Amino acid sequence: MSKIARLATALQQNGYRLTQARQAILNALVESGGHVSADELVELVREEAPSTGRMTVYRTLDLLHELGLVKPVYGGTGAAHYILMDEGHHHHLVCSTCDRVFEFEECMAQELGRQVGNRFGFQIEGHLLEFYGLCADCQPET
Amino acid sequence: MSKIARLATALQQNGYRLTQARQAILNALVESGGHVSADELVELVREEAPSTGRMTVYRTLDLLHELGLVKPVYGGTGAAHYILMDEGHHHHLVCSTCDRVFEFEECMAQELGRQVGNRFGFQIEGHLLEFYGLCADCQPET
DNA sequence: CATAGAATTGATACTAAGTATCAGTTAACC
DNA sequence: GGTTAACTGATACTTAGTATCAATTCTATG
Repeated sequence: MSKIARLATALQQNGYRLTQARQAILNALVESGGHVSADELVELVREEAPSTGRMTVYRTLDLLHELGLVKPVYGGTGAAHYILMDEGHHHHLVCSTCDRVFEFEECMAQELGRQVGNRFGFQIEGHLLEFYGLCADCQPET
Repeated sequence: MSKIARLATALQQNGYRLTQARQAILNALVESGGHVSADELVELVREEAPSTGRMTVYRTLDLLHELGLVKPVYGGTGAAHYILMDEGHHHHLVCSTCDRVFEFEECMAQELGRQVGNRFGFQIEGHLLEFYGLCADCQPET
């Protein structure tokens, strides 16, 4: 099942309609790779469905956030960026200098999540792990 | 050395002055526990130093962010919240329903950081690990 | 101690991200 | 096809964050 389909069914299974506007938003979101601000996403969506309103995009992102499928992260550059959490977790390397974001897959947080979850009586659904530092291009010459 | 002192010396060692305004901001930030929005922090600072301007607080937070001592996180509730990263890392449990934030200390991300850092040629300075889910109070009754 | 120079401050004004509202539209169910 | 409830998008608005600049404070130096 594609990412788009997974998001779509998640919406429907939670009692939300899969309208054309929402379909277009999901497409644009997944195509973009999932590192866009809300207003950037509006532009992308309008390439496919020009009449789409700004509010609809904001509302859909809210919906996806409520369902834990998307997560807004604030990079310090004005608008929040939304990242896809369709697998429940996400991992970043963020360069403090140039603000570029690299993704990686490995993760050993599941086990820690279980432990900490138990201690706090917390039912864990997903996580975000971000490392900050200097990317290869931004390190001082040696 | 206290948290406040550590932040203060970090500023000075990077060539910034430790002015009264900045001192008051550091105090308020640490006292607050480090989970405040910029404008909330302005209010707190003004209890101690009433003439402090909004811009000064924003600028100081920017400075601390540049030095990697503070990190803005976007919770979806309007303003970014600034968290203290004075140890280089920070760990949260965030409830998706009531938005409360719990902290914990354990962390096994250092080792993973080393591995991933090597692979990307990335020089890692700190990290943030956030788990999302339902806190004890917000789980459906069993 | 006086002064020059640079960093810092805060008032004001501004831009842009995000929210509220509401009449009109669309989808689902019969 | 018709009814109802969910959804949409235009508009107006609030609030977070930024830019600017004259006034102030700090530091260093003679």
